[in-house]
Amino acid sequence: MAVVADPVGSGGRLCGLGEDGGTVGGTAVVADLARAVREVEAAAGPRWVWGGTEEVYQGLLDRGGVRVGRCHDVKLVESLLLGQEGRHGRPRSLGAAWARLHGLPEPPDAPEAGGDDQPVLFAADRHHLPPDADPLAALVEVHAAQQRRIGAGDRPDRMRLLCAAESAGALAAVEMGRDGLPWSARAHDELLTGLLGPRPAGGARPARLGELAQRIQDALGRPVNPDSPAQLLPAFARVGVPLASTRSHELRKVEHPAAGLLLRYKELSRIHAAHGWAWREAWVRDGRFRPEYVVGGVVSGRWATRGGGALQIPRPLRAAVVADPGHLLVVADAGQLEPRVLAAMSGDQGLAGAAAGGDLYAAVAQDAFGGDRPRAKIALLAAMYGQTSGEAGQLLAVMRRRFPVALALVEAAARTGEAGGIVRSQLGRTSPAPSADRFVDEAADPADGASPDRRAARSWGRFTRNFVIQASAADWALAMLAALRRELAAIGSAPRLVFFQHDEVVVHTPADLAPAVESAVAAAADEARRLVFGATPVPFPLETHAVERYADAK
DNA sequence: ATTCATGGCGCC
DNA sequence: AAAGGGCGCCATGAAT
Repeated sequence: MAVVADPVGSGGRLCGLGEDGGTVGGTAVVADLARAVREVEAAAGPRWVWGGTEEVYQGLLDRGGVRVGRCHDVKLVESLLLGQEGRHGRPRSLGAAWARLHGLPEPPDAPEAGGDDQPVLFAADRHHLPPDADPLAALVEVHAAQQRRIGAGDRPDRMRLLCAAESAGALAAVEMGRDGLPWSARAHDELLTGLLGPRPAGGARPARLGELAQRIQDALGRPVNPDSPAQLLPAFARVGVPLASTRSHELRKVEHPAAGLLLRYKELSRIHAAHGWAWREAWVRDGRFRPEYVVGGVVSGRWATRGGGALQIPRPLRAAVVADPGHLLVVADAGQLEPRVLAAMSGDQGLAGAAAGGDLYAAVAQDAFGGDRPRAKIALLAAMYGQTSGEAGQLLAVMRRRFPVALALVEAAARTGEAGGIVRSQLGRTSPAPSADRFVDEAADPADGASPDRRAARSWGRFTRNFVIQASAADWALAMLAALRRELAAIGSAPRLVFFQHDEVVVHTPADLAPAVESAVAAAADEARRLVFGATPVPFPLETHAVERYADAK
């Protein structure tokens, strides 16, 4: 069912779509679009086709519309298809897709900065379609073309699944952004006060930070701003501590008393700056933290957020995430997701065997590293990230010997990237092409391993090496989220997804429904494994904890 | 006064 | 010889 909202007012138009994307029946013009969608959703539960979930679904919910089960987000699908076709970076709005179909100039996605407000808003409502185009006709046309393009790819079944999962994610993102993460101002206050001292008036520096700054100055024997690396480096040098940088990793190796104080200062000042009282006033309303999720905000398919640092909430602060009375948070975390993805994708028998038990790192350690789990973890991370420095290089050699098929997968991806090629995730999300200037000199003297060109090529190789893993993990996570969203809706309207962070979800639910939610989580994890990786023997467990505070889940 | 690059650190 | 992937956000300090 294709749907467009009128640019102003509450009306819109709908029309049915057949299997081939052609229209079925006539166009319905309605004055209350939210109501029409509610009725059709209840009667038929169709896949809603629209130009952009962020705009249309948001508007429907604003006007009292129902939550819908499925959609096809033309903008997100366009982005996936542009990648499939090696045309990354082209504008992806409905209007741009329509213009491409007609050989017309493509409107850019981002409106010109500094332009008049009125045309920009109008353009957004119409998804950048020209004034004389019929939005519903354009939508139907672009959707049909997208269906054909999906079918024209190497693995239409997987791309179809990816498009469905991406679109379902967009529904979940809008819903989560509206529901928000339960955030207790009181618990947050207690935490901050315990760490930083009482809240200072007028945004001044908290007492504890002032004290630490003073003690750092005393230890270094001169006035210095602890927030300024440029001042700290010479100050440390003057007391006989030459530092390459003021990073924590560097400071931890240092004996001088100022180093420990500075480490503590950095830790606390970050909490204060990034998630302190000012943050709460900006981002928490009515007991909910409402970040704005950006689906497809990362090329790998991970989400980003706009504002509030939602995906970087420091672990200690998760004690402020408290379920409502009579409710629980079901926290579900996919442990060791990326190495499991590598095992499943590559089909490496040894690694799959290691993944079969509960602790993949421990099993790899048993197989290849004399039971040394930390080294096994470093070795796996090195394989997936391309680290070669330090002991990682030697561990990698062991990995290559013991898990040749898995290593061949990531190393092939790295070689493709170094040569300027593109790689794909399990479901067919495509890595961007390197910028043109990055590979100007392909034939650069290969003997000159340290040339800027070679360095850039190797860096891009690390990116594509990681892309196949990270993006496939995102494939799984998205499929899981889509399945979970559907399972939760079947339980009822009370359990709500309230947080999603790469490989972890949080559901806020009445306490008596927590067991049902945990079952839904397990079912979703297994469905995602089956859909994304088929018959793999590699399990993808989603560990759940039903807790009152997010911090209690670990 | 505002913008931009950099260093740094939080999360995965 | 090679020096770990992806993000968002903050403060600083220089440039505009």
